[in-house]
Amino acid sequence: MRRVKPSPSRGKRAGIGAARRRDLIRGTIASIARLGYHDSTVQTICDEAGLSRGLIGHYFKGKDDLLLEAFRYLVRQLRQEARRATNAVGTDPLKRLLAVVDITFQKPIMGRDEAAVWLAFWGVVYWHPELRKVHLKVWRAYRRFVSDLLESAARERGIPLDARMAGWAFSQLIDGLWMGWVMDETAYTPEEAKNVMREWLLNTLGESEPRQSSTAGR
Amino acid sequence: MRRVKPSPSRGKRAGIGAARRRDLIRGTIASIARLGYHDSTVQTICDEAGLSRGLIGHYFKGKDDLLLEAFRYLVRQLRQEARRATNAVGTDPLKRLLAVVDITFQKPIMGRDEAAVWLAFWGVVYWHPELRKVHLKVWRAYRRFVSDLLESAARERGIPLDARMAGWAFSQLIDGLWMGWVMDETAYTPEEAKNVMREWLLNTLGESEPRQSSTAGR
Amino acid sequence: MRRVKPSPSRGKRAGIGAARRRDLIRGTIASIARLGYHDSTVQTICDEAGLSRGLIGHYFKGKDDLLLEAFRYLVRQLRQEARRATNAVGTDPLKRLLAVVDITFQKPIMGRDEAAVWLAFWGVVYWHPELRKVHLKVWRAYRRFVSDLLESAARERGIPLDARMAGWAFSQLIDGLWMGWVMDETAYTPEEAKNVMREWLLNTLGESEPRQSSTAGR
Amino acid sequence: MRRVKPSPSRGKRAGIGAARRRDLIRGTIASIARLGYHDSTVQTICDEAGLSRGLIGHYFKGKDDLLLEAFRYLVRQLRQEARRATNAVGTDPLKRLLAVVDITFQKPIMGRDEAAVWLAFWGVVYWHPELRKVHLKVWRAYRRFVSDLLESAARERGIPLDARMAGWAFSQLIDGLWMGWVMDETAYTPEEAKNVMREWLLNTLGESEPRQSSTAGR
DNA sequence: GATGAATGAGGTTTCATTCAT
DNA sequence: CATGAATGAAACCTCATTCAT
Repeated sequence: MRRVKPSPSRGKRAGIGAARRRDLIRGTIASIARLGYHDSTVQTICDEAGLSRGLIGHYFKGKDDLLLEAFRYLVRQLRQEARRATNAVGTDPLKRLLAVVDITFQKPIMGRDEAAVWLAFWGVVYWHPELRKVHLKVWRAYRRFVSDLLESAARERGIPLDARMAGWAFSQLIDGLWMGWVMDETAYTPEEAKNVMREWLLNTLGESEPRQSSTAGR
Repeated sequence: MRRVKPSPSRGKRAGIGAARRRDLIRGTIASIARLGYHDSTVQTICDEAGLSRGLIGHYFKGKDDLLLEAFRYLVRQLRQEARRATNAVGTDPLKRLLAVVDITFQKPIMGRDEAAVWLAFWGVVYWHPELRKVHLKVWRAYRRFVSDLLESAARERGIPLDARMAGWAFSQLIDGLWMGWVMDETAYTPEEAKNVMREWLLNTLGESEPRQSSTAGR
Repeated sequence: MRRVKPSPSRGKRAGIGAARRRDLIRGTIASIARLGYHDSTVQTICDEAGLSRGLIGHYFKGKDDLLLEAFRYLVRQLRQEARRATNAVGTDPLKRLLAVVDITFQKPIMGRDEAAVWLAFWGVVYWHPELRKVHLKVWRAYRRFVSDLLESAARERGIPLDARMAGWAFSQLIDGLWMGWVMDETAYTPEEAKNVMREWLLNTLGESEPRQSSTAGR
Repeated sequence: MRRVKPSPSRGKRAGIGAARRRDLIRGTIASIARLGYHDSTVQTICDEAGLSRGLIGHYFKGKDDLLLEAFRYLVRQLRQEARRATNAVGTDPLKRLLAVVDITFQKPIMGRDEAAVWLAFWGVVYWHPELRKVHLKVWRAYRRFVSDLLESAARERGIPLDARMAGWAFSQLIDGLWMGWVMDETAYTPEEAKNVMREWLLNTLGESEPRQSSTAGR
């Protein structure tokens, strides 16, 4: 059955093409999750995707291009997830920050395997200009987003706050907790990591009284 | 001129072995710093070390063994550095924690290149049982060390503190800040990262009044 | 023009694999024939096969596997040749033994080059468990086959014969003559070797009168 | 203590040199016995000899030269052994032939390991001009020696005999039996091999009556 | 004379890519 | 479009040889 969209045949083609591209990208992520960045080959990627080895050349410029696209895919997914979660809780800055915390320590971001894939890419970013560019763009936006929310929340409460500094603390604490858990899942649970973040947030925003763990205030 | 030492030639010989091993290990780190984990080959490593390709087999089981030993070398160096810095400031827990902060954001740990090498290894640890073992051992000891100091500091001040939780926060905040800086040195300076840590420490230990940056308390 | 066969392409494909395996096996034998076991490299083998170096990995586990398969190929070929030749002369034991003699000292078994390849493998068998296993299996069957024929022939003629001992003599005399000729083709001709065998057979089976060479009986 | 021979210092040197050369040659044979021709390296050879790796260059042109000398050593040893054994039994041709049989299937020729070394060399002879030259020289002399004895023995007994043919049969039967035992020591014992040879000799020289096994004559 | 550290050529193998089918 | 056969570059490693000590 033909689609009603313009350029139907091309649309169909593009659709198949997009599907294959997505299969390969997901295969890439699955392969890295299983074997690591270093030991993922075109073969292991195509195996995971259930496709033949030669197909990669039809949809990507080569392996490097595919890896880059896979990273872009992860980034896009993360951003969508974050946007959806923050939008769902309304406009209150604190609630939005807590939503960020929640999705960070929840699947699918916090599926151990997929999380490890992020770490694998981070181990390469420093030397890989294209990956680096993608990473920097997203992470800078992310820190600005967090800073803005923290500033709003502080202003609402009449609390003086160095938003830049607080933004660094929030973003790097959350990244650090996330990374620490990926590298040693026995150190603390995702739930405990969330509590650390909530604690920090409430503490920073002067709502330290109703603490929820034993870390009593003052 | 004869040496007086017993069996000088043997002593010299034995020293050569250790020296070459160290040369190769440093070559490995230099190569990873320059090219990354993925693109470091036996050739690039030996080039950095100024030695010939075949020599690797004399001192290590192979490339994998060399990489593992290089990681062990980094870990050993870090531990020594940390020990020296903390011992230098005496026994006061807070001072020791501040010393940890200081050395973390200072050379040589925070030489951009060497720091990136750490990140490169972390991108592999998840899939590499031997590296993983080394990493886990050190990082668990590190978190325990931090927890103990925080607990002592809190007890001294009569502050109730969940030392486990606070330990996670401290260790992962410092790691997160460190990592964030490696991946984007324009986001904040090492000095600013130090301030974030100091802020967190003073805040957590109830000494928030004499804040040193603009982040005024309450 | 379409083929009528089911899934022609698959049939073709499957055939290609077997053909390339055979090419590589023949290349191996040709390379050993030309350069010896020691100096046959993946390069020389693939050169002989007219294929590129990397192809070996598609069809065999590696060089060792290819060498083993090449030996198996030789063994299989020898057995087929022997079976065909012995079956062609009917069931008379003596005729069958003479047929074995004939094919042993005839092409293709006795092509100087291919024969040398056998010797090359024999120089390795002692230390190579897998080659050894193949060799032992075939040679034990061969000696039993010869013993059985000798026993039958002796029984038909009413001659008492230690078939085991006679089997050893026959098999090792034929092997020894064959090997001696490979190592020095000027010592005697294949035809002369055949005569030695025929002489031994007739002598052993009591038909020494009508001797065909000058080695007169008694 | 100095030797009385002329050129004492040179003699001493030469003596040490000769000893080292012999050590290396024996190490070569031991290494081939243990690992085979293919897997014997300068390292394994010097390990067996209990000497350092670099020493090989002092006494031989290189590894190839050492291998050649090791083969010459084996050949020389075999010849000495054979000469001694045949001379010990006097001048009777049959006795001398029986002596050859005896020493062939006895240590040290028939030590399984040393025997395998012979086979290893034979696996190379075809492609190695220098080894080949040595081999041909010895084996041709050996066949002539056997032929001459067989001819004498036959003449003494008044038996017409094609000595060339008989020589081939004798030499190749003995080689074949010897090789067969090296490659499969379970097929028959050295003693049984000797019996096969004795049987052949007595049979060929018309003294078949007093047969010692069940292989009745005629 | 003896050692073993160092070299670099060359072997096997893996792998991204191309291309005929 | 899809396949996987084929290629050849490049990686790791081994090893014979050289040479300073």
